[in-house]
Amino acid sequence: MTLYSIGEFSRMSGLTVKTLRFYHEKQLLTPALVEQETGYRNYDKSNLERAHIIVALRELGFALDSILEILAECGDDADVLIFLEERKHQLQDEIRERDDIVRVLDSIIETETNARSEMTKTISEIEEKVLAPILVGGIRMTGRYSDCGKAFRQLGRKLGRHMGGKAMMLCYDDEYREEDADFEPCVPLKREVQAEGVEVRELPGGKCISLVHFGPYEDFGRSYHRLLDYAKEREFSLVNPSREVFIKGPGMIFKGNPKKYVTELQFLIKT
Amino acid sequence: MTLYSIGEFSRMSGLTVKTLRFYHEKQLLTPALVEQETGYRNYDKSNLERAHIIVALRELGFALDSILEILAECGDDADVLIFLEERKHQLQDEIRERDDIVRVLDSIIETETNARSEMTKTISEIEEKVLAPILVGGIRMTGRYSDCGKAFRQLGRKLGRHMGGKAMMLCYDDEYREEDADFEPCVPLKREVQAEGVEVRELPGGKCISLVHFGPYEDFGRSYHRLLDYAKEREFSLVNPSREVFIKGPGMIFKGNPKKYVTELQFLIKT
DNA sequence: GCTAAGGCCTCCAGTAAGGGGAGAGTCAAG
DNA sequence: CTTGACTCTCCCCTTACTGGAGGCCTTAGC
Repeated sequence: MTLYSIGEFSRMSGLTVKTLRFYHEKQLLTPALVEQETGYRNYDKSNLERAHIIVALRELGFALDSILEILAECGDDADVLIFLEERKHQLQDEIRERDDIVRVLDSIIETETNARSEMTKTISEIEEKVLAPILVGGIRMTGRYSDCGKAFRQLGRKLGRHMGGKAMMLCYDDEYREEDADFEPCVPLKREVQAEGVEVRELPGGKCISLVHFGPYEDFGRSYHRLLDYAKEREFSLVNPSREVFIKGPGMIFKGNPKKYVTELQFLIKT
Repeated sequence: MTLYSIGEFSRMSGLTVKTLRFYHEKQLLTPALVEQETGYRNYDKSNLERAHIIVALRELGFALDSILEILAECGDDADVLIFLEERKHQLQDEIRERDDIVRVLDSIIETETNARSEMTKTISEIEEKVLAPILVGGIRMTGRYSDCGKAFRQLGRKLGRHMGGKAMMLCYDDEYREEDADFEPCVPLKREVQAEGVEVRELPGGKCISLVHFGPYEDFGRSYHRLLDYAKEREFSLVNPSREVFIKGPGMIFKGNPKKYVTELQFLIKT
């Protein structure tokens, strides 16, 4: 039987010399002959066959340990079936994981891209427009506005992949309240879902007045004032709750700079 | 400003103590205060904020190096956009890779599962049946039958994901030839594809006689003999080339045991 | 006979993101 | 003063190798 030096065998098998030495150490591929004196490794045809199997399994992404196990237990593709099924499930899990991340990335990217285009309108004018009805899931609560973070996180966890669109807050108070405000963080949904502790329903559409507010939430007062004045002038009767749509707020990752926040304030008009 | 011990901060941030120490070393998250004497780490609110960002980025699968870079360059989700896009492409590549492997796994699994059910029929009887036309890609060659391996590997590389069904060989010789046999390894295709060096065409369907052969290829002689006798008895006129469908041959991974090979020999009948 | 070039060997260090544990110092309560 | 909880540093382990240093052996060229 012809023998090949490690260099020759490397070229034949497509494995590097380093890798071959490593596989020898791991008992994954033991050379047919190791010269006593020099320690030189010599490989033969059967080594090559085994090397091909190893390469094939490696390309399927098996760990070396698994390959070792497979080589020990299997002599035929049929015997590998169980391992293949297992590996397939592993891969499908990995794909699912990555798919989920991509979805999250997409939603962040979309939000930021929208916000960017919104930012170009620097002057904020009051607009009259018509809102479409919208399906949302919300958590109504009493307390400080700044406590809404928890609610949004909870919405994120419970509704996850069903969310679609910008988060918003419904404000039920007629006057400004610091400590015991009555409000409802909510997110638009792509489809009807049930989730514990979350009220899912359709918000009515209709004619509304809207104002885009640039800057921190503490400054909402002035923008609300402008909206109310505008409504009074035209004798519009406004419908509770008002809506605050977070075009750009604290990001999913960074808190960002409140001066750069963009929020659209909306009031439906009673007709 | 309140300070927290590493244990408290660990509970607050959801990062293990080990991880916090590691991030300190990597300068990813430097405690607000390190006591000179004891070396105790003390964290503050701003550390917590940074920790939240790190966790968020880590959940998106960013490497710590990238996180470090992002933290250095970005102060806002908008700044991260480029990184997010990049990460998304990475993920999509990873998904594609895994999808490809899953497809390969599926084809191996399918082949072996089919072979297994075929194996249960132990007696091989000559059958008359009707073949549907089938789209194939093939590489016609002259030489030894045993040289077909290269051709199949080439078909695998060039047609990859378009293949669907069991590989087969078309034999154009009227008599047995050792050295200069004329044959064509080919694979069924799901759709019309073009590939250099590969002839893609539809094999005609029609009535045929078929015999399932169990065992090594060297024993084909007897099975062919049985088919030819059967045809002569019934005065069937057979059409060249004959087809050898590899129900179970050398696996994609293991060469397997030739005694377990299963091949279906088919001859179309001239009508 | 000497040197240079390959080819081969072993051993060590490093990768990413920490986990596990040893041995020693620190802190607060009983 | 002791005990138990907490913290520190340092080292080794993981995967599947890669890179490099230093050394042995053979052959070709001068």
